[in-house]
Amino acid sequence: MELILDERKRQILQAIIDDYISTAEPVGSRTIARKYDLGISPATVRNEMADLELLGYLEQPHTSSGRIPSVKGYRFYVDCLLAPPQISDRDIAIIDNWYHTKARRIEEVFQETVKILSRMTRNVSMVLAPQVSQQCTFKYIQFLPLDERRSIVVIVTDTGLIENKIIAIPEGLSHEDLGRVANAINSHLGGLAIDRITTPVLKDIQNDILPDPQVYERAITLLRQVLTVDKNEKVYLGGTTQMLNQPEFRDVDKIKGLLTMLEEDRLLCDILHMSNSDGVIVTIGQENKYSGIHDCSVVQATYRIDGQVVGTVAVLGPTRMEYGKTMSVLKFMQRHLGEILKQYKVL
Amino acid sequence: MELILDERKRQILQAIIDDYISTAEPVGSRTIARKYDLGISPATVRNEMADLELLGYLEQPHTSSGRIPSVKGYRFYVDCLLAPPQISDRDIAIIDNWYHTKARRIEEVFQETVKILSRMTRNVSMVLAPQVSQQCTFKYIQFLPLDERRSIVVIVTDTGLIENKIIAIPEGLSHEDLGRVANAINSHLGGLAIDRITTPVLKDIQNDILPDPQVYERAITLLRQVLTVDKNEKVYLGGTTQMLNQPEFRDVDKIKGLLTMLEEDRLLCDILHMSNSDGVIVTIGQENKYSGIHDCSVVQATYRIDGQVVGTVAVLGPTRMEYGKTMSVLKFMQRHLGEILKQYKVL
DNA sequence: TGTTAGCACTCACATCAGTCGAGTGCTAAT
DNA sequence: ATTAGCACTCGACTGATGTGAGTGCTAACA
Repeated sequence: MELILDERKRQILQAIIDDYISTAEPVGSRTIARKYDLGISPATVRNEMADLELLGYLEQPHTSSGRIPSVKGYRFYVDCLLAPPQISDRDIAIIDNWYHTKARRIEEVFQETVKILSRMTRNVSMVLAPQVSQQCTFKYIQFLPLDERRSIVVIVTDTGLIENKIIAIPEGLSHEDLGRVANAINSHLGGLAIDRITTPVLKDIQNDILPDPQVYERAITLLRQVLTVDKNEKVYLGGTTQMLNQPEFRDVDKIKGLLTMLEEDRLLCDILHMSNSDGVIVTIGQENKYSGIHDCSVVQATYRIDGQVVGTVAVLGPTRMEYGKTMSVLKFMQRHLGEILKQYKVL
Repeated sequence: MELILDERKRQILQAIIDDYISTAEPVGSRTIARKYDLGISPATVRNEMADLELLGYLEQPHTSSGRIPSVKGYRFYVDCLLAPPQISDRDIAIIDNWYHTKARRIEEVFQETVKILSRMTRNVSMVLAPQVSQQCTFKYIQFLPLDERRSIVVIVTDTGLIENKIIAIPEGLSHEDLGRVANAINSHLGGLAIDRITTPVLKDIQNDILPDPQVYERAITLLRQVLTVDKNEKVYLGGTTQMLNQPEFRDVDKIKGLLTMLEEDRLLCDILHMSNSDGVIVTIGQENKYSGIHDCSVVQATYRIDGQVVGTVAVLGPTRMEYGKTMSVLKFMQRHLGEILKQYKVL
């Protein structure tokens, strides 16, 4: 890769991409020479453009049309031309202001976050929420009586993320039995990281505490059921209507394809793979794994609670997106969300 | 209103609407005479059509184009021409099959329901879930300790619908204090219908049980906060992508308008007003309160738990929708959902 | 008197040629 | 090395034309 484009080529490339991002129209040499005063004539720009196209940074939709950036062009733009993402104080103020709607429940925080992200970036946004099975620790399990035959299992972790589920009480167990089971489990598992609760550990409890195998067996099945059910990742999605404003989605079939895709949580989770890096990751156009978003880019960043990566915030938009703005917002959000969530964790 | 259309006019009107519903194209006299063998010639049909248009049942997009039903036409179709909605055994089997994914948690039931509704009707569907404040009765409140400064309030009702919320423990209250508050509240409110928990009742507790006004004041604030916060109705929405398949939504701006509207929960709640009737209510085109859905129809039915209306199931689609099918599915669902939810209520 | 065949008429829609203009590549002059 | 000039390309727009589905009306018919 000849990343050593001379200064003028860089300037022209940047100007072209900037212009294309804001207008969504192929950019001509005249526009560049006029709008961005680089002190050169359209003809010169044309020559440079021809070079840039030859090098693969630009494309021409049809002969005698302006140029648009190629994936390689965007890549170079994002990696080399863009100033390091820096969010403005004004944006921070806006975000803070939006967050000020009361968000006591943890899901509300995520819901609010996707809303803010899409409003700021005018694109679709996603947040992968921390899974229970992540780093948080088990605090206790409790059975709340509901009636003779049913009970509510509540699992409380140190992040305050509680999971509850109505269960039918197995034949032959009383509420008191459940209480004893809970005690046994709690004394053994209290303070343990959720993902350490494995079959051998559970076996331990069986041997130690509860001699009655029948009661135990059933209780553990319940616990496991609750834990495994809650393992599926939760993705929050927002701002899908934003995308209808983008000229690249004037086509109903395109919209349909994308919306249908976004309905599949499994796919979204897969897109939002958590890297361990702290940076903002940009995946442009065909770099994406799924062909459904080959004309989209994904900008994502992981966020941490107490140094541990627990989830991802991301924005999805057309390849022609405001990378600078998006990256800066996400960079801010990764820190901000982590801080907010920390309040939900034990201090 | 001259509802006394003669038999042939009825047949023709029905044929036209049926045809328009399935093709989305203005219907011509030739089509009617050919496809639906009423034993009359196109010319006769034309005469009848002219009459029907004069009476307001049909419209003509432009001279020399086929006819399309007017709102009045649809109204007559729904009220007088349609056979009473009857779901087929095959559809019941399909629905049953779809429901068989495990749905232990109550929200999953609703989520599943909107999915099924939109798949069956190929339209957007909505379910207004029972509010806590509906007819169900308060069972108990409980404070689960989270850490020194925070606690989880859990409110359990007889429908098993529990609400939980993390709260900061007010300065000066211990977990034991909270426990006592809970006991006091429970002994007073246990078994009471949620909507009977009013300010005077809460005052009662204050006077009777808790002489310490400071502790009480704070605790009640919490309770009220939880109760009022949970008062906002919960609407489940599904199948928005379905609408992209409808030819009337080939236009991106229309889609945008509708999708934006559907994002507003408040509006949806308002659309799904709960009548007390047991029937299926159809609101056609401009009969709708909101101009955003003036070219849509809403078909809705309330569902009951133990005889009490608790929520609404609804389908939203273009005025040109399969009313018969939609109504039959909803009619089935109103009963079915009630039954499913009954399992979540005390027996 | 109700029904129907025939016919002129309407109008959306598709097609096609012509024009326009933004933009290019190339060449020659600076 | 840069730029002015020029011929060329090609998408987008415009207006004319043809087509066909459909109508309304009138006159003939059972």
